[in-house]
Amino acid sequence: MLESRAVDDVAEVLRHEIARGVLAVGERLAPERQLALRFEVNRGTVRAALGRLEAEGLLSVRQGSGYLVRDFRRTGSLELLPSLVAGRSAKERLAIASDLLAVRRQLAALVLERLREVPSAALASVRRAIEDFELAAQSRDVARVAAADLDVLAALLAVTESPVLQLCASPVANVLAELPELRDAIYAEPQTNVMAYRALLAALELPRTKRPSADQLAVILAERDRVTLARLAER
Amino acid sequence: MLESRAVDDVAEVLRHEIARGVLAVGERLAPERQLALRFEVNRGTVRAALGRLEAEGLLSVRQGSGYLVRDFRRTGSLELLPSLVAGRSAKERLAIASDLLAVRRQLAALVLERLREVPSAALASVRRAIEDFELAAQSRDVARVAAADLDVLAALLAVTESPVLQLCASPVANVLAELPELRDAIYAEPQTNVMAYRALLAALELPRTKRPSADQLAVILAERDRVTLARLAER
DNA sequence: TCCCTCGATTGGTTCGACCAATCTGATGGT
DNA sequence: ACCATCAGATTGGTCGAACCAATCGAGGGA
Repeated sequence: MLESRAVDDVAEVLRHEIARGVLAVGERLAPERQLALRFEVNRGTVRAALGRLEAEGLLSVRQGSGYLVRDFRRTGSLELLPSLVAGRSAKERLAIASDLLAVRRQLAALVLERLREVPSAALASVRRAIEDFELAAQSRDVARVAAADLDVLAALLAVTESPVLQLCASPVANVLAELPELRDAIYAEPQTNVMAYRALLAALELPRTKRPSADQLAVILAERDRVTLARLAER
Repeated sequence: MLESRAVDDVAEVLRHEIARGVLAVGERLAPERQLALRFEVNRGTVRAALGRLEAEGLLSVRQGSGYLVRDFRRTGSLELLPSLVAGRSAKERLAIASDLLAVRRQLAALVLERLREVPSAALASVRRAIEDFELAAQSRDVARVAAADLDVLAALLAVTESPVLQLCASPVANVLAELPELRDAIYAEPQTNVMAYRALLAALELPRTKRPSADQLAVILAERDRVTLARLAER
């Protein structure tokens, strides 16, 4: 199986402690040599883990002084949402899922704005990705469906040619796949997603002047998320 | 001065090469030992740099096989936008700035939606942050103004109590401060920002039933960004 | 032709040492 | 009593070498 590396284990534990507040903001971390004893790994391994957390914005470090816990709400990114979700109440997890889908819709609105201006021919790659998604949707393998959905998003984002939209949307999409509860709710009935994509594609392949407004397109995605949240709430 | 660490230098060079496409997606990186020779540092230092890039989603690694360049458009995040901006044409940089501000507005819309439902008393911390921002705005020190603006955002996000909004909005705000060109354009006339914040705060401190709609509030931010982009375009 | 095996390659971890920045507390002067 | 200063301890940063573990690939055998 996927034997995780020692460095990942150490980083995971510390990340979790920061996310849960066991290590308060501004607090000093134990020295590297001490952490090495605690986790029973070499100091170099501890350093690798701490380096990752620093890159994630969870720690700051000064030579001779030590590591300080930063305020992840100001310097963190979505990557650590999974650690943040662990141990929260069902109600809180539902609120998080709702917010996450809302953010996705807001970003999708920008993407759709741009796609409305693109010649239909440029959507060939999107059509292919959606057709692959339809195939995957029949497999009932949630992981495979989720992967195919990421491919659809990548195709859509590629057409926008906007690095900003790509770099903003990708983390949102990727974190969805790392929240099993939410991911299962999204793909519990993949046909819902297939229908939404078909509707979007049909609208965007119309002649440019006849395409629905961005608001009208957004309705399709809003309905999809509404279904997902209802499914999530009734558990 | 700020003597950067060797590990940061190595990571920066490799990050830049990936962002610029010198290292193509799917390509294998040179082995660690070889990179150590190239950069004239220890292999452990190279490993630390590669570990950061892996955490940033730029590389994948398999023991015995090596490092592969991932598609940062799918697995990266906003952190690497600065590397992506370097070397682009003025026109492209303007499009990036425009997109970035558009994303910020979309996220701000969600934040304002929630703030409209919050009792005025909860906005005391926001008022304090805005007053500090007004003081900083008089200093004409762009870095200080930008820092105070981040404090305002943090206060706004804290009121929402939404970890998702916090983790989504922070990277956007932080990357703005790392793009000098855009940052200078935003704060060239700080009074513009002060006026916008005052208007927002006044609107949100009204009795809940008398507050303007989220759309009306969004207009204030849109106007602010319009000014910024005009300033950026005329250079 | 296919498959297996074994050596070479490459990342993962450990150990030990030393350098550099910082912190702390004792010292000594005012 | 207060404070500046300095030396030693603490702590992160880098280095070098060694060995383990997963993978790859060329050569040989069925």
